[in-house]
Order: sequence, then C-alpha cells, then structure tokens
Amino acid sequence: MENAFAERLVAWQRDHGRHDLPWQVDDPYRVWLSEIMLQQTQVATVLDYYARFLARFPSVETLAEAPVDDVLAAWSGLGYYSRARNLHKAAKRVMDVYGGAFPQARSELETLPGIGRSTAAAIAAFAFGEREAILDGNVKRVLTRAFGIAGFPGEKAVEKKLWALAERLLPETGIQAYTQGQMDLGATVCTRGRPACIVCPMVDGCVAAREGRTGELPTPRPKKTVPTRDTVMLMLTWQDKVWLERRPPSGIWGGLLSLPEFAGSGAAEDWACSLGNVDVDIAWPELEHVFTHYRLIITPLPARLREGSANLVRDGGGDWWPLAEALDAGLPAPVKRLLGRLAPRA
DNA sequence: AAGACGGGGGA
DNA sequence: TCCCCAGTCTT
Repeated sequence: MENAFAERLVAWQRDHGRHDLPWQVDDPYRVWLSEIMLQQTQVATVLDYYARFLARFPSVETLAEAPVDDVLAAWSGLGYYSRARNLHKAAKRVMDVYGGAFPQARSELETLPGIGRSTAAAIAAFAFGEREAILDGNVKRVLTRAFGIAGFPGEKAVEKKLWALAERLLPETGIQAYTQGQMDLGATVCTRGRPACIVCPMVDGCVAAREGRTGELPTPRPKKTVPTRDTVMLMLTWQDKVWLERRPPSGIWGGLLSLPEFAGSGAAEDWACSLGNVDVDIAWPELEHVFTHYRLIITPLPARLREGSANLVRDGGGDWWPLAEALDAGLPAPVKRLLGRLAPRA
C-alpha cells in the first residue's frame, strides 16, 4: 500500500486496536447485528445486548421466524426501535430473497432496510473483505482533524468531500484491520473531548494537532434555530407608578421584577379592565429578546388606571413602583428598555 | 443540560 | 434531493 495514512493506521491497529470484540468473527449475521446495534450506541452498552440478543436469536433464520414483538423485547433499552423493526424486516428479506445467505456487495447490502452506505460498507469489509470505505462518526472525527476539513460534516458538501477522501485513503489490502483501526482510533484516541494526540499514530501529519484545532474540529452542528415564544407585557401605570411583579426565584429572569405577562392582548385587556376605569392604549411595536434556547417576542401593551381598585392583586403578588425607583431595581433588560420609553411621559 | 449518533421518511 | 427526527448515553 502506498499511502502512509493507511499504513500507519493498520500498524497501530495491530498493536493497539481492539481484537477481542465478540463480533470480530467470520459470520455476516453477527457482523450485521453488531453494526446495527453500534449505529447509535457505544461499544460498552452494546456488549450486553449483543450477547443476550444472540442467545435469543442465534441465526438470521431464527430472527426471521420470530414475532417482531420478541425482537423489540430483546432490543428494549437500546433505543431507536426502528432499528429493531428494520432488523427483523431485513432478516426476512435475507431468508426470502437470498436463501439465508447475506449478499456480499455493498450495493446490495444497502438495499436491506436499516443498512445505509456506511453500515453496508462496514459489513462488506468485515464479513467479506470487500474494499469499501466507511464514514461513521469516528471516521468523520479522524478525517476532519487529520486533514483540517472545516464545516459541519452533516452538511452535504462537507460529507461529499469526506466520502471522497475516505475512498482515496483505502489501502489495497488489509481492509479489515484498516476499517477496524479507524473505528478504534476514533473511539479510544481521537476522541471528542480530550484526544490523546500524544499517543496518536497520525499526529505527525495531523492538521488539527499541529494548529491546535482539535477543539474546533469536527465543526459542530449549527445551532438549531431556537423556538419562538410570544408574550404580552402589560405596562399598567397609575399616577407616576407602574405595576410590577416579582418573578419566581427559578427559571427565566428568576427573582427579578418584571411586567405582568399574558398569553394574548385580549387576556391582558380583560384583566386591566376588570380593575376599574382603565384606558388601554394601542400596542407598541413588538420587541425581540434572544435567549440561548429561545426567542421571546414581546408585545408591550400600555394602559393607564384612571380610578378604581388601586390595591389590586394578582397571583404571585405585585406592587406599584414609582418609575424612577423601578428603573434602578433589578429588571430584565427588555423590561428596562420598555420602562425607559415610558419615563418621559410619566 | 446539551450534543452525538446513522438511516428513514417526509417535504 | 435535502432536511429533520429519534432514544439513550456521554460530556
């Protein structure tokens, strides 16, 4: 083999990789089962389930003949239960279409339910020695770091680049050791949190190690657009005072003074008007406040109490605050902004 | 308390 | 074709 990457990896796998995993056997059924279990689950967790599952369903035939509920029961606790349903479907297909013998080609394995490109390649390589590239989370981490590939690997263009690279790096021989080596290196050395670059066989050419970027690579998934919540804040004034309420000690703005909130302007108006002679203004333009986990859209609704029950009560309590005093108290930033706009006319 | 994980299925 | 989701574990 002429590429140093594969050469080093295979040598490392021989000396430091894992050789005693129960699915490192010459049996496509066991290889397949392990690859499905390992899809979203780590080795340590899989070991137990794998042994029990195999005891209950020792062959693709017994699996195919079992009721799907039994399969799900054996899977119970592993999560992602569609994996178990697909496993059962695939077992039936292997029996019906292939007479119980797994197909050998990656392309054909890929047609079975629950088997995508990477899983198909892993089965083809481990069970049949086919020269196929895998691209699971471990490989993505190793490749993005070693070659300094930025951009979220789930993104189409980045993933395409990684697949091309993975195929280019494939050795001519020793596909099992090479494939296992990538998985082992990613799982035990090139880990997400604190990669052990000091013992890594690839550290010499590694872009991330050289440039101190192991913390940035692989590029994390872009933050989900945070959900949006809407609230109406009633800016109720009486003489030169504003009605404020103390927020609960925990949660957002815990313990701060804030304006009373309502789900809609209707609810806010209803409450305000129940207090007596109240003028409700037209709502002010919406105010957006961004938290780490959601966006809050605030509709400020100004209202003035002319006369009536100034000793009003709302659950959670509240008080009339002279505007100047309120502005000095602990207030959420957007509430302070709102009260600031109120001040000139108070 | 949030992100990782591979494939399926819906848009 | 692309994007979002799922269920458990790890950090």
